[in-house]
Amino acid sequence: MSGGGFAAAVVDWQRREGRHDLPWQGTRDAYRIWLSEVMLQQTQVATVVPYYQRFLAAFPDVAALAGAPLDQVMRLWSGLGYYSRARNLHRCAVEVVERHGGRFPVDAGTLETLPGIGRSTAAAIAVFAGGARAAILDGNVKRVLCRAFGVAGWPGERAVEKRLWELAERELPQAGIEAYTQGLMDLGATVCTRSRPACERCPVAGRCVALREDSVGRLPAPRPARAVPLRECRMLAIRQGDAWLVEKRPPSGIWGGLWSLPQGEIADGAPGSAQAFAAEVAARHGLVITTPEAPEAAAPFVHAFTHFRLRIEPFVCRVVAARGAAAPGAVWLARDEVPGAALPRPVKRLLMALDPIPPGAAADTDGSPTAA
DNA sequence: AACTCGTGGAG
DNA sequence: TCTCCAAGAGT
Repeated sequence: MSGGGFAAAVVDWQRREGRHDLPWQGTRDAYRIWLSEVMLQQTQVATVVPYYQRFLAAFPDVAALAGAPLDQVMRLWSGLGYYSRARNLHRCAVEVVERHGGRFPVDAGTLETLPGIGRSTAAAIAVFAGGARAAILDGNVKRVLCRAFGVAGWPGERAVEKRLWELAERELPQAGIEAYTQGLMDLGATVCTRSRPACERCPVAGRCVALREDSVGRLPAPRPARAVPLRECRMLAIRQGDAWLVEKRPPSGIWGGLWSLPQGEIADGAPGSAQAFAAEVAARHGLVITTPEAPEAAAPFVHAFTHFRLRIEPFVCRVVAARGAAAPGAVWLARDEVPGAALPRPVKRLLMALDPIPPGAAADTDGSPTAA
């Protein structure tokens, strides 16, 4: 009694109750589908939509994206997070142009060799752009499968994920792959939700192991809790006239490839003073700057990401004299460039919130560096 | 094989 | 406020 039926119910439900009007639906253009799938990695639909539309307007096809400077891609991506996706997106576009003559591949095997496309994303593109019979496994599908088939354990665990991939492959229908694939995601997003699932509206409730065993609320098993380390750092907002000094961050790591304020970690146990950090940054860039008497006066600014809670202490400095240009990898960003620059969203907001020209400070900073 | 990478929403 | 995690991939 268990074999078959699951997929058929999902397909039928998707056609009646699923989502059909998302911006990347209703096309077989592999470029558009790829773009949406990459943006949707670990990112919710509502967040992606405006980014997707801006990208499509700026880069109507792969060639346009491949030909664009990386910095423009980073700029359009800024605020979306996981910035290695943006770098891989650009690399992938270049490879499609150079190795595939500008025609996006649609078979999962080839797709998976491209940067930023893993097993699940490759399958999704192959399904929606090529009608292939392939299994996806994202957060929605994991949750649906865990509950429907009573899979215990945390899905992040290797053995559990392996079991889920096997299930995903096994339940694949022979026909109606697009509706089935979309249906699994729609089910997870609108019915089989993480909290307060609507089992009364679920097309597979009759065969759901978790519902039968009253364990819907416990599946999938949550990630094992672990201590959250705290990393403290300072951010130095150096103003020269109406421009802020920003540094390009290394390509990998947090905020990789983006521009940010000079940042310094505060060593455990021996936090250097704000003034000492300011002096260090000033020396690096050949600047003479002043710091407020009390850096704590600046509003604290907290940013949290993945496992670390990063407490950022910003404080504002003022350039008194520049002995030369800023060090390589740094630029002065005019205030009206802040909104469109390739900055992490928290930094962008911080710069927008900081008063560019405090009252009574106009006399010695007119924007032109003073030779020493 | 665990760990890293962002941001925002929900509870 | 704090936890958990979302259309995962790369290392």
